[in-house]
Amino acid sequence: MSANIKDVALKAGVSIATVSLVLNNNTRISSETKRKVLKAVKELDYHPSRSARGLVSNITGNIGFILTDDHFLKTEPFYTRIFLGSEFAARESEYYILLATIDSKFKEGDSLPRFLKEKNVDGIIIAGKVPLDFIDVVSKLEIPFVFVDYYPQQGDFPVVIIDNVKGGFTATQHLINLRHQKIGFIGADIMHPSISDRLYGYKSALQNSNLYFDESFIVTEEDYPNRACGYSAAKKLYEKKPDITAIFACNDAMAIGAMHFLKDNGLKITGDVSLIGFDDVEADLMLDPPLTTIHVPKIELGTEALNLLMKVIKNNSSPKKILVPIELVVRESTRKLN
Amino acid sequence: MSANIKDVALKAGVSIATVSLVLNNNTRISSETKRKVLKAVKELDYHPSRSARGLVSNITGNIGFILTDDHFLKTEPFYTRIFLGSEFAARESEYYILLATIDSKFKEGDSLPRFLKEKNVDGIIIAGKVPLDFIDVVSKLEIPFVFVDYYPQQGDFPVVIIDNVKGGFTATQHLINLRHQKIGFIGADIMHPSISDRLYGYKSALQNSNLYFDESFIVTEEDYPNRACGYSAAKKLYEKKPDITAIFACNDAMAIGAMHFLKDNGLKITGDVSLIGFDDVEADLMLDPPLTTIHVPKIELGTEALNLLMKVIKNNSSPKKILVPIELVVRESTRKLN
DNA sequence: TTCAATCGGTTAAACGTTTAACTTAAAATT
DNA sequence: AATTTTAAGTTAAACGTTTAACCGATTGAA
Repeated sequence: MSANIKDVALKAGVSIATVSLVLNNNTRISSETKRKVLKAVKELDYHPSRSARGLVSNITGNIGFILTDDHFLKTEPFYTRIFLGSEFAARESEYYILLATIDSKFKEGDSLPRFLKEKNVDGIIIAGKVPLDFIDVVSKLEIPFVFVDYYPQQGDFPVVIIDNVKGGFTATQHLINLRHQKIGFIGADIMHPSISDRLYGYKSALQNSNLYFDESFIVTEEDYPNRACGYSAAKKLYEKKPDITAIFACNDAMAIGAMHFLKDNGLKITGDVSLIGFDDVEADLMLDPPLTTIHVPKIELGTEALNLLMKVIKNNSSPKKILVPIELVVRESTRKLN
Repeated sequence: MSANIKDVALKAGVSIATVSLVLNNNTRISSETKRKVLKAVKELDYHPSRSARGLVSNITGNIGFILTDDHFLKTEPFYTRIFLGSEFAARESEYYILLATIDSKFKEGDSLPRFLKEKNVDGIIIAGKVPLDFIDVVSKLEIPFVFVDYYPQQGDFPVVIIDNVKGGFTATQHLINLRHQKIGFIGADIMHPSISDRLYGYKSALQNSNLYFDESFIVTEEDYPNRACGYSAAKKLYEKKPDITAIFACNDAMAIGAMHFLKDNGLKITGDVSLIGFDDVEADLMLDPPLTTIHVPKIELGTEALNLLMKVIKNNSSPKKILVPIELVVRESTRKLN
């Protein structure tokens, strides 16, 4: 068996209480004893037993990371990257991360991940849009939670998110700066706050530059904003507005779909049309031409979410909104209109 | 606070030992008492404390699920599905799953996931190819582990895998059945056992049908078998063998890349060439035409891996190889040669 | 009829921590 | 010099289980 607190105490010549206090950064201990204890800890490669610690302190040391299965299975690894950010941050912290998915059509009464049933997490990260029913269930659990990359309209929760309005504005402004005037927007699942915010940013930018605009510049599909959706939306957009010179897709997946449509129909990027996406997924670089987009720092969203959750757990901090900055990434799919 | 074993014992009118024995399916208990206890458990929504249980029994109740970061971030959700299978199976079991990634260039001495450093898992699932250095490190930990969708050549380990040779054979045989004779193979990372097995199956099928064949029908790229790789491999293949009538891609990602190459060069599927992939990823259905492929039951791989691991943990079972059956899925990218 | 075996359960120790309450010595205050 | 305060550490109880050892009652064998 591996060393326990007794072994450390013996080796350092102190009581087990002292070892515990040192490890919990109690100020009552002199720096000399601290040094001795830490030395013994290192030499014995001692790690406190989570079970013992949890038993007495009622801390599980676990963090739940929850998202819907279809978000998890998305083709463009977006939420997986956010998870990675959290997981990486957790390596530095006291916590383990338990990843679980829920049904994207979760209803009250549906089976929950085990660690929720048993209340075996100290906090929860909810990534991406989840059914309101699920939020209701989680709220009743009395376990602290934070949202990342999504939060529900009603209610006031701690959340880590990007400024989607600003992103939409920036993307559109980029096209305007390139002298484009007829700029189409393709989106989907318009009830999703991120997407409606991006659309709002798009409209604001146009308005801000006094550009003519009407609803026929906008195509929004019903379902999930994926490649297939981008293809069909681009198609519809061209049927309505064949004279557009630029397209802003609400995310890169749709932009990729749109790109396929354009290729299939002999439309050249950037000869005939400029295209900008949103997210900055890996695939963008492989495209021909590489996609101009708004960079979303996914890893950072994950680490920030974990850090915020830690604060919520520790200080019982009040609802707080953390905005992670985004950035325009100019590649080759947008060009100045001549 | 939630109920503990004392509350249950009180309610059922027995000792806490009895409650514990019932919950651990000890045979010493009469069915009548068992019933009483179970009733009390249900009424109080009692869940044993993992900490307390772990403290006395030295069982953590955690399973580690480990894969390289680039496998986790793959565009086609393959390993995420395997994870999902394991996660779902774990809901029925006693265990929590801790997902962690390691660097795809992991070297001895690199930072390990926390739960490994602290030996806080009862078993490990290793998904996909991982560096040998990592396997060495894990072996020294004396924690049971199983491989899924990969295992190293040397050594004898418990593993859940598909029959890649058979898959390669089946795919090729399908093309042969459609009267194709000049069948190209595109692959990558040929050191990967799955891929070399598929190639072996391809060769066997050709040989089995006495078809003429030489190495120039085969193109293998150095790096990871992704879309970009499929594009370039298809290109090279056509430069060497412009008269092929069918292509077997070692996985769907490469098949998709190849499809793009074919489209870009005015080659029609299935008019000019038939194409078959391997894996059966979601994207296949969106393609034009939908891709014929070998279906790999990813969820099942995950559940089987978890189940096997449980057996290894419990019975200390000997190394065992579980073969999960694959299946040919005929869609529209392959057609009889006329 | 007596003794051993079996059945169905209980008692109590142990697991490895945390932390409130306590102790002792030294320093500061009166 | 006597008293109080502070600093630095120790003692011991508590957390909620599991499980070996134990116990009494019933059954079976001799």
